[in-house]
Amino acid sequence: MKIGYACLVAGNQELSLKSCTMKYATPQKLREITEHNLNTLEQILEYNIRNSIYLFRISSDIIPFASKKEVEFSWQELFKEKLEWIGKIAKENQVRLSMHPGQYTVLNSPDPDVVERAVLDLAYHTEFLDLCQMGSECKIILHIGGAYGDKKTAKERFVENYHRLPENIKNRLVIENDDKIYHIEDVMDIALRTGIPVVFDVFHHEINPPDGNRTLLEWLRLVSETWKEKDGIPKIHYSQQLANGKPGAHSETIKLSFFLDFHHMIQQNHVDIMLEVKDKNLSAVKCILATTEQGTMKKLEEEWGRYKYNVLEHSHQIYLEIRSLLKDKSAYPVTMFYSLLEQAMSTPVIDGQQRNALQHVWGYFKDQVTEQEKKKFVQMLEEFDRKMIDAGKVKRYLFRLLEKYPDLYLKNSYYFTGL
DNA sequence: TTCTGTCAAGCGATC
DNA sequence: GATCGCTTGACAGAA
Repeated sequence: MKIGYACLVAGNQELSLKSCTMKYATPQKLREITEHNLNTLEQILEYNIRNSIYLFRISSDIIPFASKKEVEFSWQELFKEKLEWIGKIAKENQVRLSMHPGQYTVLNSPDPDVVERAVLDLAYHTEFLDLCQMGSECKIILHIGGAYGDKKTAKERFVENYHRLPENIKNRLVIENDDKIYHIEDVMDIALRTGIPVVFDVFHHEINPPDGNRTLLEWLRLVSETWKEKDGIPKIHYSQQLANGKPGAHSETIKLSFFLDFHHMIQQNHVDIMLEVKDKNLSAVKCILATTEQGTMKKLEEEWGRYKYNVLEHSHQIYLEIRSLLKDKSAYPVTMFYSLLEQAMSTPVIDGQQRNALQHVWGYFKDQVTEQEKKKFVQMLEEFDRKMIDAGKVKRYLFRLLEKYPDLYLKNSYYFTGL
C-alpha cells in the first residue's frame, strides 16, 4: 500500500512551483518557468523518495498554459530529455505518478468549445506522463463534470465523448466520485458501461452518498473490480473535514487516529491512498511512519526536530511531554507522538509561548549576529511585548537572519512555514 | 514593506 | 441575471 499526496510540498519554500498570468506568457517566460518547475519536480521526487513517499500527483500547472491552443510553446521537444529523466527517477524508485485536471476540465459539457478544451487538456496531461515514459498504472483522474439539470443525459454525453478520445488518453483516464453531483453509484454506472477504472474518494462519498444501503467496504470492493492488471493497484482518495469549515473543505492535517481507524477497516483491501489535505507531504509522512515498516525512532526524532518550535509556540507543556515521550529509545510511540503534536497545533497560540519560541530560535543567531542585528531583535521583542507588532513580524526577521546565517537544523524546521 | 484584489478555468448555488 | 466559491502564485495598486 502506497500513501501519497498531491502537487505541492509544505514546509519547504525551495520546492515551490512558478507560474505567470496570460499577459506575460511569452515563449521565453514559459520556457524559464517550465525549466524551473521541472527541476523542482525532480527535487520533489528526491524529497519523496528520501521520505518513503512512493505515490505523488503532479500539479497540472507544472507547464503553464500547456493545453491552451493560443499559446505557442513546444515544451514537448524542449524538455523531452528532462521528462524522460524524471520518469526514470520515478520508475527506478517505484514511484507511482498521477495527474488530476481540475474542475474546469469538463468532458460532458453541452458546449462543444468547453469539450474541445477539455480534450486538449487531457491530451496535455497524457502527453506529459507519456513523455516521462510512465506505465499505464500512472493515471489521470477526472470528474464526470456538470449535470445541466439532466444528469441522465449528462452521463450519456460523458460516455459518448469518452469513446471519441484517442487510445493513449483512454489508457490513462480514471474517473472519480465528487462531493456535489456524481456520487459513487453514478460513477460506477459509467465505469461499467465504458470500462474506465474508478478512484473512490472516501470523503466525497461521506458528503455525497448514493441512496441505498451499501457499506463503504462494499463500494470499495465493487470499485476495485474496475481496475484491470494494466491499471495497477486500485487507488482511493482520503481526506478529512476541516473543523468549522464548509462541508467538503479539506482539513489542515490528517488526524492520525481517524486515519488509523480507516486503515484498519480497509486492511483486507489492496489499495494506494492519495491524501488530499492542506499540509500535504507532512500528513503523508505521518501516515507512512504510523502504518509501514518505514517508521523508526530515528525518523520520529527527525520529525520532532522539524515540529518542535511550532509545538513550543502553542504549548510549552506539550513540548515537555513530547520530549519526555521520546526519551525511551527502545520504544516507538508514533501514535502518542502525533496525537500530542495535533493537540498542540490545535491549541491557540498565546503571546507568552510565542515569545518563548522566538527566543529559542534567536538562540541560533545570538552569538554570530552584528550589534545592530542584536539591537533590532531586542527592539522588536519589546514592540511585541507592547503588542505593537505581531509574532509574525519578528519571525520574518528571524527568517531573514536564517538566510544570512544558514543553519540546517533550523532550515528543516516548519517554524517558518506559512510566513 | 505589507496588504488586498484580480486573474485564469466552468459550473452551480445563492441572492 | 449578476455574483460568488472553488484553487494557487503572480502581479498591480493601495495602505
